[in-house]
Amino acid sequence: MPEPRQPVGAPACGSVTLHDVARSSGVHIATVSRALSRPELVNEHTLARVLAAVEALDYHPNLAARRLRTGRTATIGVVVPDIANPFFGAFIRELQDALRITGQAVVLADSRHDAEIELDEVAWLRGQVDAVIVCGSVAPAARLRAAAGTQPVVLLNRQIRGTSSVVVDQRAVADVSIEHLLGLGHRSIVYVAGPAHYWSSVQRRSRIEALAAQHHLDLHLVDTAEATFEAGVGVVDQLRSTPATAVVAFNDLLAVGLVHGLRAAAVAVPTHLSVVGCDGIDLVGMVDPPLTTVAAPLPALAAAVVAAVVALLNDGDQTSARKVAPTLVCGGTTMAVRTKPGRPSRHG
Amino acid sequence: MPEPRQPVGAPACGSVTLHDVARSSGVHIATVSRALSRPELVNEHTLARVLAAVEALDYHPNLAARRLRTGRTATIGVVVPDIANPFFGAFIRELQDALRITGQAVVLADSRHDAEIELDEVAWLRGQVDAVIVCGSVAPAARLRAAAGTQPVVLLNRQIRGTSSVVVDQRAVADVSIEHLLGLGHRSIVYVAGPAHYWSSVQRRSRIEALAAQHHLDLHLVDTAEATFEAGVGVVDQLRSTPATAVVAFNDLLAVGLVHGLRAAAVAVPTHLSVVGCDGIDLVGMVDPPLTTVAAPLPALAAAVVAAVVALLNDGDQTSARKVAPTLVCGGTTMAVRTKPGRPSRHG
DNA sequence: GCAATTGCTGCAATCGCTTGCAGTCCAAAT
DNA sequence: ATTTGGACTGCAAGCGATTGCAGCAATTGC
Repeated sequence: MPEPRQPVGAPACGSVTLHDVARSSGVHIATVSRALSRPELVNEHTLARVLAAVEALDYHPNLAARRLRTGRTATIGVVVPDIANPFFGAFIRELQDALRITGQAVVLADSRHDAEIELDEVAWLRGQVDAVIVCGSVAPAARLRAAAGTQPVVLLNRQIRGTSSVVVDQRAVADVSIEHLLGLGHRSIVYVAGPAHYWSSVQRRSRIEALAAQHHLDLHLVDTAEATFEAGVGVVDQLRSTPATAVVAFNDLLAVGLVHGLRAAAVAVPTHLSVVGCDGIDLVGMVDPPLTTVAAPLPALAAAVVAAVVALLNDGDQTSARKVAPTLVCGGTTMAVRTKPGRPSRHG
Repeated sequence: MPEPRQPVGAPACGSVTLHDVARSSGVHIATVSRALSRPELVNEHTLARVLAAVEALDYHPNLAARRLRTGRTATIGVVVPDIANPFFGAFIRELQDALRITGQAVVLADSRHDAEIELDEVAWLRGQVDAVIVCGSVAPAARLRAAAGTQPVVLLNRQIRGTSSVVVDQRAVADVSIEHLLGLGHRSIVYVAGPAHYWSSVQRRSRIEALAAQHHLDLHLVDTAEATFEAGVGVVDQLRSTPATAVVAFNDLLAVGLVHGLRAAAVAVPTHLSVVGCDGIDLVGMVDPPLTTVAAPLPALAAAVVAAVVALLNDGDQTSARKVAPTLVCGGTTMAVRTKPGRPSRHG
């Protein structure tokens, strides 16, 4: 029989373990474990003693050990395309609040809008977290579906058949923004799209096209390579080459960039051109005039994501596709069309 | 001798383990382990076989097991006061890049500017991460020091004796902003401070006071309860009750709020009042006029934080206090004083 | 030719926790 | 009085990886 050697490679961590609590309260470690996880199984008196010892020793369970034993990690991974975009910051804050009830921590990864990095991050997170939430995914559907096949994945603002997802209803976003502009008399409209691989931009665009056809609008499309302020500034010239009296931008960052660029080009907003953004980030209230936007209800979004994660983990529900409805936030960048449609002031 | 029972409570995870790789490549698991962590210890030929098997089986080590055995977690915790503040978003992005070389993941916690939550998060992170980075801490120094005594902690933008920290040099921030304004002829200045428990605000304030004394400036102080856009809007009236021709705000969010509120009050910026912010968030370029600000060099900040973490973990260096120098970013919210000092236009 | 060294690999003991099973003890049922 | 059952508690087998030590060749030194 091999005799016990001195402990090898023991971690320096001098933390208190179940053994310490057990010794201190005179019971077996199994009892301590049960006292903490399923108190109804242990005698009231024992329970009290154990809890007292836990308190006295300031015991905190070693999550790594628990994780190894149970396979549950009590953390979820969040992959965002750009954590510097305030939309995702605000979302993550909301998400953490919503996650507080499930007691899960968040590990964060930033894909920088890159499909490869995104997939790498997702793969890396595999086994490290109970589930991963992929926000604004830009990866190919097939590969994403494959990833979702080997680990729990919830998509935010992207839908793929057979994969759990939560989206802001893009059809509603289109409806709300276009109806708002129609109500103001606009008949010639530009949609400044986000990058072509953004699901939400594509969805919105097709709905806007349908609405344009239905209402016989004069619709123009402008593409951008990135949904950023700079990109917004950059497409102002293209915008001015159209006769449109109103613009719907893919997101607020783009919209604010547009307004900025238009001002530089001496095009008055909203007098000569109305602008509608999307997302509802704090920024919309900080610019002048405040941006009219179609806001995503962050708390509802976060709650839906948590619900999707719970459904996925408990019921294995891989196919839930939740939608949340957006709201119009009227700022100061839209107004009733002034000149007759199609002839906005256009001199620099 | 107890006979083996069927595995109990085995996690559903059907992932491939060292055993699988070992079996597949005909060596002992210890050899596989070494092949992956210290390849120089295993025979070249064996190594190749093992690596091939790793590749073929798509083996990924179970981090929880490694963590349990070694005590190292390969993750660091980051506690921020508000992830929705774009400064922290941008910082975290930079930090993750800098952390890529050390291969550490980030778990994120948001304290919502609350000292108790902050300390809770730090305590919770204890043992879960190799180190925790506490950004813009608002907790009492004593309790923070106590926390840093039982786990590796690096402070960002807060200094406490005997605790590792990285700060934007607040003395330099004060110098840069005041010198800029002095150069423009301003002699009557307001400092719109952040909350009184913000280390950086207090530091900056005392340096500004010193400079004011030295240059015989007319210095006014305005306090805020939160360093937000709304708070900035809220103190506009106090600001207007001073004869100042320039304002230094604790951060960009406040500054942008000020500019916004001033516009509403028909005070022209910078014509009647110059405004300087601090942080250098993207927002400064999105407002009109772009905000003049003292920017923190994010990459340098992140690099310094990583260096501090490495020093802390490797050398146990608890006392490093790193400073990074800020830079002035000239926007359009400052200009040479127009009227004689002390008499800005003040009618609403 | 034999001992010492070197180079690899295998053995087995942990890390701290969960949990199925088996025992123990006492009250209630037959 | 014996059985049955219920309420607790203890036992011990792992979860998957790391690593000090030992074993075993092959090589080197004398």
